[in-house]
Amino acid sequence: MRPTVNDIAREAGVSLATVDRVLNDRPGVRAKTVQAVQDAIARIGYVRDVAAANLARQRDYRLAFVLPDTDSQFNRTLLDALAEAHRQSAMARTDVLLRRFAAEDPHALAGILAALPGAGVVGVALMAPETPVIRDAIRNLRQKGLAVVALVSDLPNTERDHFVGIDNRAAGRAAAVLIGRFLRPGPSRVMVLSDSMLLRESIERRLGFDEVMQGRFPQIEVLPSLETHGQAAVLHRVVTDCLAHSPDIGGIYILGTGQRALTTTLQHLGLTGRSVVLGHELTPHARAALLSGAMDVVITQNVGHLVRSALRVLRAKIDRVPFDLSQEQIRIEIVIRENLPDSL
Amino acid sequence: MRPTVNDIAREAGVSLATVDRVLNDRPGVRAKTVQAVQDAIARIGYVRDVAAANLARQRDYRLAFVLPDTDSQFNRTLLDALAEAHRQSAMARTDVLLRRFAAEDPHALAGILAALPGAGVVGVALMAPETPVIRDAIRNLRQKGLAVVALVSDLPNTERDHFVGIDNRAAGRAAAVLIGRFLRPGPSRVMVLSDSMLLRESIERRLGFDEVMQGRFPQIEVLPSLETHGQAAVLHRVVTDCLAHSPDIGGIYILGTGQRALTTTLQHLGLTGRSVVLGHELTPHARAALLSGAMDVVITQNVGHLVRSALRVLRAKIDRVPFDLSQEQIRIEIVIRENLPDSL
DNA sequence: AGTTTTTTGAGGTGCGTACCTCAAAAACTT
DNA sequence: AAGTTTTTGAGGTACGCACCTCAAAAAACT
Repeated sequence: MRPTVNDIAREAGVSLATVDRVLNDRPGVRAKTVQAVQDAIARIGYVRDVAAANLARQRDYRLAFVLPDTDSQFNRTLLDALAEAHRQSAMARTDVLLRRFAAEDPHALAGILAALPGAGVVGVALMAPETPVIRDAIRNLRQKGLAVVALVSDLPNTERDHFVGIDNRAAGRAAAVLIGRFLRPGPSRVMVLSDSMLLRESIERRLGFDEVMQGRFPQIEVLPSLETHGQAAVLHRVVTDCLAHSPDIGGIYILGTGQRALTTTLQHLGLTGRSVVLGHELTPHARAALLSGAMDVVITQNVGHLVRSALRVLRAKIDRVPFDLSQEQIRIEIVIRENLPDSL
Repeated sequence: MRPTVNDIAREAGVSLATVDRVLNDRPGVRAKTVQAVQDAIARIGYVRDVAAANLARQRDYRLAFVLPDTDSQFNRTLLDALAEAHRQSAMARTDVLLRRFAAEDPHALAGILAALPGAGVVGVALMAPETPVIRDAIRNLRQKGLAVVALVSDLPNTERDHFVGIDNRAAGRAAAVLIGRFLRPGPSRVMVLSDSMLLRESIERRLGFDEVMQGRFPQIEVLPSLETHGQAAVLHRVVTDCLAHSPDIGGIYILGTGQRALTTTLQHLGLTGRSVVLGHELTPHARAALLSGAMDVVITQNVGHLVRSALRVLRAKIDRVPFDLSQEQIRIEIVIRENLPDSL
């Protein structure tokens, strides 16, 4: 039988009320008594029944996901996963709010964040670039007792509780190894496409990529990143240009969005399947591209895990319960046609 | 506010007792009344609060993991993951029993399974080869109302509720693509090592492997499987032999256990790093081998996910609650040095 | 010593559900 | 219509915990 609060009281020789005061940090207990209760807890191995506690507390975890309003495929799958998690969590007294902000407006974002405590939100998962304004906003949230996790894109210099996402530098290294080994031996060139080299993820992926390419595949020449600014037309132009000047491109590494634009451009040029193509994030289009052979490898993070991990971590932080770090580590998944999962 | 049982009663115009009878499949309710209650439930969108239900039920999910007593690394990490899940689930009123059976004795296994209902077990995760005796044992468990999931190794012709594990044929295909593309172009030969070609997993992996090798890499010759029977000495001998006869082995695919024996054998022969080496299951030794370059790729399933998925599915089956199939799909993970996770 | 302040105890209620009992009502029998 | 069976209702207790009140005890002050 699991020990209960009553067992603590008996073991510590105090009343239930005192145990309750200690357990819930209520004032009016002498330090000595607190210690006695905590000793008793340790002795009998009491673990709070979180389910019962939340039931009694009438607690509905009010959590918020704050995401940019970009209309990328990745964002869409993220929203899908969130909706799914939301449906599932109808059973777990969790209420998930979604807040979207204009991607280029850090002040609007700060406003949204500032409004969360007033809305009764006790935990926030945030996907946003790090700016001074955001740093302050996060500090404020933490001071008001909210749990804050960074999602997908880390906010390392803020007071966020946790980061839910992958090590993008390692992802870039993995990309380099795969392209390097898939290319036939001998000199060749690799094209790198990115939305903008200002984004933290792009920079980190590129760093990891170059690291391995220089160290392990010196015969491969990596061209400077071509920036697409998320626009299909720009991508089409720069890729066409680049291939015109250097037709011997053996590999294409697409750091960010634009997979669809890339594969259609290659198809236009009749070059599908000619180079090793590696991209990030397993979107529906990436799935199709893997199946058709238009792409060779996708490096991805499981969006469902991402969302569920964020939810678990937030709940754990709010309950002040430790969590299993190794379970919350998001894997860098390598996906080829052969290990493509059935869904998502 | 979430609707409760009381809301159902009001909405359906019946008493709480009747609602309770319907919700918990208790007898003594007219079909018409059952329908009225279910309509009310649908109308107000009631979802049972599983936490409160379990609290009231005083239910401790008594689950059993039934595993072979083999002392392989995979088994050991599985046990570790189980222990970890067990510690975590101290909070979730779940009691996990572990039963191990002599790997070669299906009757002992049947005995263990038969004893579970008497021990109050309501759910079983089973990792065992499929035999007629086991099929019967599983049918009996199901008839007694236990939930049964197959773990790692499927039992497709039994009445198990669910299979928690990967598609090994797809894993074999992925192995073939990786070895095929990592090898330099042109003819070469691949050695395949397996414990015994009688195990379902080995057969399926080999099937998938051959499928891709024949179709996509016809210039690569795949040698017949060398059986090691899980013994390091045997492996050492057959590998040494094989390499003596065909020194031009470009790739080695190790279907089952024996990674350590293989890498030490290769080291002995001074051939470390000469061929592309791919194995299954990310054991501590496989980690080390990836880091040192003694192995190139590992195809694995996340053992932590495996265990947690089995637990979630069992709980869902017992609660008669639907579960998110896509969440419970175990991924075929491709691991190279660069995306090696920090832990496990 | 008496007085004030702090600490503790005893007891209660409610969260949403399960499960029980007993009597009343309704639906079938013959 | 009277009896029998089935169905329903009203009410209670319990689960483990949070949170509340009020009085009693203990400790800290004059």
